Amino acid sequence: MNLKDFVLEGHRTFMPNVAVDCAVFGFHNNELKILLLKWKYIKGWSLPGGYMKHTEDAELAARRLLKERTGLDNIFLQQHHTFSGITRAKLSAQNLKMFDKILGVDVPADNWLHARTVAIGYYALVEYSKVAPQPDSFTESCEWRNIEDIPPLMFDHDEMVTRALKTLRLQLSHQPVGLNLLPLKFTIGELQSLYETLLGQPLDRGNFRKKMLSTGILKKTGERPTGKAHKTPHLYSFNKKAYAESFKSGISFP
Amino acid sequence: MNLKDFVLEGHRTFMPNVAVDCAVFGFHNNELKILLLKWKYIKGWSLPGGYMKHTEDAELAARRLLKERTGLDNIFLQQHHTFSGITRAKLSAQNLKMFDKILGVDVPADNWLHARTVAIGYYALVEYSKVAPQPDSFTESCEWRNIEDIPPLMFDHDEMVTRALKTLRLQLSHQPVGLNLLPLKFTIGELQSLYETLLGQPLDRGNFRKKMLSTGILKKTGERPTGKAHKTPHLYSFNKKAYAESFKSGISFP
DNA sequence: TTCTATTGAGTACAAATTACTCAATAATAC
DNA sequence: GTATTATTGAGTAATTTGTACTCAATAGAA
Repeated sequence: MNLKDFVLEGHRTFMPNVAVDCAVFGFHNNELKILLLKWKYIKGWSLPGGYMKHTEDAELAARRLLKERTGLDNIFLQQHHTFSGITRAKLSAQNLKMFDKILGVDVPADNWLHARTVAIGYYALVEYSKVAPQPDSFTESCEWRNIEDIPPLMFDHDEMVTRALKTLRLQLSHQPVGLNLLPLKFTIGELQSLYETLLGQPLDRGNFRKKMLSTGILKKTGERPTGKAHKTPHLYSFNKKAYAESFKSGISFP
Repeated sequence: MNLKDFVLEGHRTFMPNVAVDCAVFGFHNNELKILLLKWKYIKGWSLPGGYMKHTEDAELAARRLLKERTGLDNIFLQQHHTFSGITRAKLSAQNLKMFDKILGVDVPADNWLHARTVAIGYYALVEYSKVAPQPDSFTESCEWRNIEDIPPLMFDHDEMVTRALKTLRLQLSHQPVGLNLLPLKFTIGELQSLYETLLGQPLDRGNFRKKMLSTGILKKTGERPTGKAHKTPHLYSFNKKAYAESFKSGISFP
């Protein structure tokens, strides 16, 4: 669907008023990353997102959007908050002027994109190395940014990131995290580093190790990474069955 | 606004596609209660809810709706989940037929109420005795029901109740609960009973008492209830400042 | 005045958390 | 080839928290 069709005929495919926005988190080089889009004409940054199709619920829409942006299926997704501030409407109007220029036709005042939009916020956890960031026709780039180094975002997306992180940290305290963010094989040190990054505080090495091993969600692979200096740690993977059980029944951390 | 105006002209005031539904919880006679509406013509039960005005965000809409239904301002409100299942549309269509009959005019196919609706779910905690349940023009009654004795609800409202309770229980594990559900003065036994009801499990009396007093959120009033059999317990109230701090910083329970 | 259900307080034990130590190890430097 | 060194894997003592109780004090009821 090209831009003109989207603006003028999009209401046949998409539901007006309701959009989905995703905070996609990855973990690389011991740093938490987030996937951001840079828009073509207005030059702003935003989270990946879009309208829901008439045939989709919000989660399915999020999965479609994320498949397009990352190439991945079966992403870990969690709804965190729905944003409905009345100022969201004004931002839409601003964008519409832009469409007028680009399309070279007047967009009618009752166009579906003029409507105020409520955004259902999701966060996604993905394995950094498996993502192939793909911009769409509206955006000039789609890239990972360090969570500590995010440019000012459009709309209320700064608040979305804050809330997504807050919900993720809450999840961390009563459910395991890591299966979706780490590669298949990883060291306990890497897992600890992930937890430290998400919590924003250092953790005791010995105690973290003890705690994690006691949950039974880790499985020793027998392998060790090569080429690293000093003693190399064991590589672990998640015991998916035990992980799923812990996820369901809940574990407290710390 | 009467029914005819609402159906035919409501789109001028209300946003289509997006509604707000509230699970209102109260506590009375050591039982958890929920506020339900019984509809006039279709005879079904539902949670109180409604459409957002163009001038409102979701929380403001929820506060307006709850003010109308309970008479209360400044209710404790928490967003828990947004429901966007595609089957929600069909249910709306069903209702529209009903409007045709009642109004005696054909509701046009492009009427705003025909649109599929996404519902933003909130839960509210209120002091049972302060609520004066009020039906509106669509409903024949608005009443408290025991949480263990809920009739089948319309739409996906059963799932809404389940999710609201789940979120409330999660809140209980890391934030204090009670200020919004109990009267100004209460005994530690009543507070324990509230916790037991919400968690669905018995708690040790001595340990609960110790834990609660150690948080510093309780303040002894010096009074005791009269007219009860046997030794009467002390009446406590919440130290609102300490409560607010615990709410913000979080406390783990148990 | 005695009886009894309930409260407020305390205590012994178990479990979890915290703050450490230390030997084993594997790559690096010499 | 051997010594050096940063890091891992494992363990332990001290402390805190949680669990399962007991028991005297109390105030209305018998």
